[in-house]
Amino acid sequence: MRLAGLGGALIQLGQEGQVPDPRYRQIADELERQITSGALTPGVRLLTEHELQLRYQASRNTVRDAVRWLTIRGLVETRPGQGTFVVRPPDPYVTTLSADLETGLGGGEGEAFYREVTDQGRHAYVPDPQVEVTGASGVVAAELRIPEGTSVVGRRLRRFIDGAPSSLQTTYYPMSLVEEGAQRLLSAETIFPGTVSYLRETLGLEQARYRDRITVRVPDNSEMAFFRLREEGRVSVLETFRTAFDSADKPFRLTVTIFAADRNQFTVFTGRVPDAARLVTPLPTARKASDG
Amino acid sequence: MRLAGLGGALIQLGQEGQVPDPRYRQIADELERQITSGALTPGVRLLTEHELQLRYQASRNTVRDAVRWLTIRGLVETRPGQGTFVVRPPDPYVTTLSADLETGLGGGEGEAFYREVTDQGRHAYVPDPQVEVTGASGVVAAELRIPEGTSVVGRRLRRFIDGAPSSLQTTYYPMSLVEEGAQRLLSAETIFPGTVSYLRETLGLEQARYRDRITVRVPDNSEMAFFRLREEGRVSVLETFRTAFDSADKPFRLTVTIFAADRNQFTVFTGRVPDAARLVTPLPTARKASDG
DNA sequence: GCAAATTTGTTCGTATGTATT
DNA sequence: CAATACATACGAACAAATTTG
Repeated sequence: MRLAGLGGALIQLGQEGQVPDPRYRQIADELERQITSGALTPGVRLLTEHELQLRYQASRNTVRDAVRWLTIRGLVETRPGQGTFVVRPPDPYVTTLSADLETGLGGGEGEAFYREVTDQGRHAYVPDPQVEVTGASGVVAAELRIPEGTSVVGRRLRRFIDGAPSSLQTTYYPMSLVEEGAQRLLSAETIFPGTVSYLRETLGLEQARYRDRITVRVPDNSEMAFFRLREEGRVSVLETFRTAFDSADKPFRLTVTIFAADRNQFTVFTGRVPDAARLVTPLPTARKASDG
Repeated sequence: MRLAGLGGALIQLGQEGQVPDPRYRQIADELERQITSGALTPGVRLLTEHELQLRYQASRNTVRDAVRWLTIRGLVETRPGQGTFVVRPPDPYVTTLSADLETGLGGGEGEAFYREVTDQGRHAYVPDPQVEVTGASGVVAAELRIPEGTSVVGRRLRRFIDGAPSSLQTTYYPMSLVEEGAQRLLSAETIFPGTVSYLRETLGLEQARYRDRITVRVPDNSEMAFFRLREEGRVSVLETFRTAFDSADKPFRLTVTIFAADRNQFTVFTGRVPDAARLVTPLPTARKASDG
């Protein structure tokens, strides 16, 4: 059995041979209580490691283990030279995945993106895309139903909301669309009002339907850098793969969007949805209290 | 630039005042290369901490920091007394969020759930629900548009696929539905073929539309226990809030489903979708190679 | 602008506990 | 029961980032 020392420290008596939680967890739990109870509010600095050491009569490494536990769970973040701070959850932005009634476009598509951001009273910034021609790789080839290595145009967008990096979007089109006349797909400039309209006007290509696939995963290094995520790995990314089909049910584009999971939420409408019901406010980001 | 040193140790020369990566990161990167390159395949055991210590001429703590880095990123997992193993990603199960053509029901709803699981060649197990009557709390009250504290029935399901815990689902109904005649909502047994049909037959309640809201967050303790997640915090949960409305556009239920993000994917269909296009195979779970 | 103080980050060494083989 | 392997905990020293004087 483990006993904490005297002097305001935590004591946990093991009952009946029960193994008590390790010391760093006791400290972490105590700090978590202070955060969830509101005694420590977002943005405030915690005690320094040295102060926590004295407070809990533990070694610095044990205190650091406790802080790491909280960091991984997204409750606090450490800043070298400054201290440890209670995380201030970002204001979530809500993307609608189902189609817009008027345009038939999904949220996140160029035109719809600006309007949806503005409707939520926020500011969108999307620099001109990076355009690249490559050979289709695994998922791209499979979704577009073209042989591996077939040339595709990739248009990559970095999207910011209220100045914060929000999502990364790359759309792949078969090069055949360019050859059939849609040369502007190769231009490294934003296509107004959007590529869907452009393809309809240029090639008569109708977007009859699309299918989204959604996964959640750990960000890679480039994504951690773009989203400015701390290196302790608390935030995941949500990735959507949108394959759009024409009226002949042939896929003509694949849009891959990567969202930082701490600042994005999503909505899907199904069935007869009145217009008035479409504006959605974010869910509260309060931590779950249930912990049994 | 990185140079392999003598005796297999890693050495990194800082160029022009560049700060080299810390030692534990160098070791982690080296191990990650071995994993992503396929030299270490899922399920195999890594060298023990002691062996890594000798291999990289680093202290045990430094080696453990490297392993922790990989653990947080979901590449490896440690098992006390056994060793450190390359993670074997679970076979993802795909849930369709948009409505089923025939039933008008969304994936994850009782009836649709079994069929969708079977269609993917897998086995579903859902024990009888736990039923509870409580006062409506924040989100529940808001979504059902009832005052806080109004009585609601909560029906909680634990769902397993191929024996592995897959998702936790709780559906909240206003008690007024029970008072109007839907007494079986209080029964702690599965309602066949499903509560949506039951409410239609009993009360004439039509599910005209629904709205899903999706967020990603860190699992709480009870979720970590149910999904059997390791305590190092790599896996997030994806949470959906489905509010269903009747033909008068009044919300009559809220279904909250929590999915372990490492074993679940999602699909949304939009537009005129042929039946044949509805069966979706999971996306590959290969790690992203791009790391710039 | 610079030096000192403060705070977190990295690395080492060591000892002991717990889980599994 | 013994051996092996990871988990927890302590102490110490120096490095890097930031703030303060």
